[in-house]
Amino acid sequence: MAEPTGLRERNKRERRRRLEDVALDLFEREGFDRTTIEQIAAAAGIATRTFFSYFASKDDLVLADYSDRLARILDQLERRPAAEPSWDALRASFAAVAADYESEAEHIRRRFAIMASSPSVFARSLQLQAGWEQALTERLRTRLHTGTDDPTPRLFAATALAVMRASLQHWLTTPHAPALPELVQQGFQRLATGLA
Amino acid sequence: MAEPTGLRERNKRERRRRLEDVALDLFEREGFDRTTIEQIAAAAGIATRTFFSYFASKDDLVLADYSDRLARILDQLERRPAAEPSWDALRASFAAVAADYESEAEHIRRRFAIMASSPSVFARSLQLQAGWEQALTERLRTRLHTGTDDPTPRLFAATALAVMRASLQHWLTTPHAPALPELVQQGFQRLATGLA
DNA sequence: CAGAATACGTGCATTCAGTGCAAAACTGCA
DNA sequence: TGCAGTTTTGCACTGAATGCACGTATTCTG
Repeated sequence: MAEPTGLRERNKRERRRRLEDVALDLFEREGFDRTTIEQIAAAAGIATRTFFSYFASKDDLVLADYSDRLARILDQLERRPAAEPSWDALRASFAAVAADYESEAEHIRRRFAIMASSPSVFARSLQLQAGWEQALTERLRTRLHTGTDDPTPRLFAATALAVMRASLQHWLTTPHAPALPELVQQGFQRLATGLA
Repeated sequence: MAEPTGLRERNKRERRRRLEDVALDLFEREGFDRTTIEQIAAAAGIATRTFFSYFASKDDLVLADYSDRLARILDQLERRPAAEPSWDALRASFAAVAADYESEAEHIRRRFAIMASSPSVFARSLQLQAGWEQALTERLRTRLHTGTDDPTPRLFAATALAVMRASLQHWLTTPHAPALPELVQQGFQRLATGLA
């Protein structure tokens, strides 16, 4: 559990990474739609069929590390004091995660470019985010000690993610944009104080 | 332009509607995934190939009337006084649209059930909503007289849609939930005043 | 109302994603 | 070295979606 252990694990990890590298390269050169899984597999030196034991779909390959992000958000939220107002806790958590994004800017930009050019990948990313919303909602529900009849947890989760998404979009598409954590903070602030 | 005119148009409309009816029925009875386009076409009395001249995909069939909703939102927004604060205008617009939803409850519930059971339809709906977000953002930008360097329009558009989505979700999944327009109003209010 | 122009439905072939299954290859360990 | 468990791989198959060409129904023009 601590060390990567055997050669088997190591190989698997390596292949997975290579698949990702090779595929991203092909996507950028040929376009996502014009790249077939057969080509990717061939370029990575594995059988076509094997591709699917590493990634469930072509879309998922692009978004391979997406699930980590949810974990980071929940993790940050866990560290906030229980007495802190939820909205403040969310703001702090998302700002912290935004800092992560900032430090991986190149990685993010690469995927974002593919997403922007490929509707199915984009749709898939939204779907994953909806999963985050659900998880966040549940977490907030326990935090607020409310039942499913209280709309607040979902409202907060949905809104917080909307702020994050809007900030990210702005940050990625606007030249000379402020740093992402700042955008996120401002976004949360904006909603919490005055709306014009 | 005023009247439906020719027989051609009439037939097309009728076929489209029949496809929708027949398909929804099949989806509910057999499940979305287990229903093939071939079956739908056969049940509607057309050739398989012809299906695709009516709907671009199986997903789109379920969400056929989705684009109207964006039009309604923008339309409502258009009617708000230009001097009104944007957030208030959004709240009023979405509340009005929520009333539409309320009156079509059965229609909505039917599609929602399919969405909930079929990831691809759900993903598609999110994708369409992202399109709304873009349109709303642009509309708000002109309303606020700002350029693309101001994150506000996108922030407001994304947040407003999040409130709408969260309210809808709550309304559809919670027994004895308040009316949708009320939920929406409260959601907007909640964000504009105090966040706990 | 006849015949030309056009739009629409349809069949066919094809590409490609994704899945199930069973055999073969490989790894880790005794 | 040989055994047990896992992974890779090939093969066959389903089903969505697209391109193309042909025939038929509709609309327009005179």
